[in-house]
Amino acid sequence: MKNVVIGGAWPYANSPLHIGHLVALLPGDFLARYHRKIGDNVMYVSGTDCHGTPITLRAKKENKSPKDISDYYNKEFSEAFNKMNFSYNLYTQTETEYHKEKAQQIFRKIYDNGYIVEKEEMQSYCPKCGKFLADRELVLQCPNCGRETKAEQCDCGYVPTPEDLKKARCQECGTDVIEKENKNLFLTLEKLQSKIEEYVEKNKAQWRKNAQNETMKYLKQGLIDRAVTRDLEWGVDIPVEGYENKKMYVWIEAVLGYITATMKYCEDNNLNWEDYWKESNEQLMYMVHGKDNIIFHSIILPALLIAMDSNMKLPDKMVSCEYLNINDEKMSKSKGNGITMLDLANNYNVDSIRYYFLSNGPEKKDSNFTLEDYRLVHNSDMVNKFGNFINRTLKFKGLEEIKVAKLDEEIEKEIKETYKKVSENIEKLEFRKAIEEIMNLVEFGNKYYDEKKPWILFKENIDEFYNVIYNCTNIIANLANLFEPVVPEASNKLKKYLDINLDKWENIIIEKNIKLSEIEPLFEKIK
RNA sequence: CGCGGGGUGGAGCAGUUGGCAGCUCGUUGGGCUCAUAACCCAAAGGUCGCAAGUUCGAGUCUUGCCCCCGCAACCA
Repeated sequence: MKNVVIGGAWPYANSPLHIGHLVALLPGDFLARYHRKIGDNVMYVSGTDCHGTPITLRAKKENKSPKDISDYYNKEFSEAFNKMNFSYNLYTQTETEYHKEKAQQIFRKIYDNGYIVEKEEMQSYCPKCGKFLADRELVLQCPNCGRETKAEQCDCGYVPTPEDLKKARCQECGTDVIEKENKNLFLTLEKLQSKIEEYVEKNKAQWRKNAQNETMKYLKQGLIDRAVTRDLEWGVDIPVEGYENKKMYVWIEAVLGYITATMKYCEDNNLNWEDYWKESNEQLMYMVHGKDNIIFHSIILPALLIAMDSNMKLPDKMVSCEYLNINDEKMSKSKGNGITMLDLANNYNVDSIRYYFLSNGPEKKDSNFTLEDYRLVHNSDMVNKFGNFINRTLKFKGLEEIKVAKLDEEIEKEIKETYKKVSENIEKLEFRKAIEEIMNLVEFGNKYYDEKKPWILFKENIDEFYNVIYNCTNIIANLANLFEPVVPEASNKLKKYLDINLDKWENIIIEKNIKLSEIEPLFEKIK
């Protein structure tokens, strides 16, 4: 039995959750359910990332408070995750007193340890607004295409240089910015580089390939100290004298959220958070996110944990996914082609959505989503194969009771093999293959059924008929168990129909007769 | 010469250490009638982006080229 931490990336409270978030985060729930089933103590945490520049800018624009905006999205995110059956131990947010206080304590500890230091730098300053500006608060004329552009990257693809930014204007008031000396606190990544390298070398073999590549790229270039304070009014206060009017860089407090959320959950449930976050033997830690989040989990978070100098546990596995396109296009707000998680959950079958994204997720390269593709997978895999195997067994015309008979050795072997193969693939973070193995058992069941021809046995050899139905029912019971991390609602229905427990990762054998009544189809076909 | 990922039958993808090119969907033909016309069997369909090289043998290794897509640190 291990203590397993699963950190789902914290979605940013600036726009609704869409299928890109879903496909990146779903593996976390899959892992959480799997690890609970094999008997581990799971700490699956996440929350809404509430702070940062985009939210303040937006609040100003809409004449609301930043808190109004983050509250709105936090509520929506919670609802979306609930509907998709995410089984977080705790889904919280960064805008809580608890998180802010704990994050400050950790920040202060790192400061006291000498890994957060003060530096002065020239930075863009708006004389009219009287404040320092982040790059995304600047506008300028693109030297490449001549159009007005944001300072981060122009629509033409050009990335403005620091030189270009000297000619920028304040986005808010249009005043030309000036360069002014600014004091900030920096995380000393340069000083931490060798320890981070050591950590990465030790663990990267169990990371997704993209996480390895992305991380090695930064390490090879050499890490650069990163500013961890921002000139903002919205965020977590800096617990250092002289920084009263600055806030914490969001990425710092957001990744610390994994720890603060664990602390909170443990405090409320009489557990000890240190069992999960202090280095000891029987532990495992996953970080689950999209590829744009990689370095924050593979470099920044480990850097903070190392800098705490308190024997902190570092993440073992990086489950970083590639991107999901929609109809062969990149998801983008301007194209308006995004599909939100809530839309999907409200209009389609949540189980088959989960199945679709887990079995077709962009694990190794970008993949494409179309509703038509989803429809085909739903109808073929969930309705025709899985659902139909259940119906043709449990809703056999004239069948009223499943009678305990003898389990074929061949069947038992196939079931046990499936458990083993699924586990092996999950360990390798090959979720698509793991699910394919379960689907193979469904196909095995359908073939067995066809070979045995119970519809003939029903008329000619009733004992053998009951035997075949019993064997098929055992396959179904185990499919319910194997599939629970993927399609929890369908599994729960089967659990009730067959009166079985699904709390262990092992071959379930039906040991008592089952009276059948009111068996409903698990999935409806999508026209 | 910034860094990285990818280009495999109509579609979506697998192909680990080089050894007869696989899977699902779709298509075509057959079987079955328990089941939501679902299920089972069989067949057709690919010069593995292009070109050259290494090798007895290359989807897999090397080189060059052509396309698509990410990243480029203070955007979360």
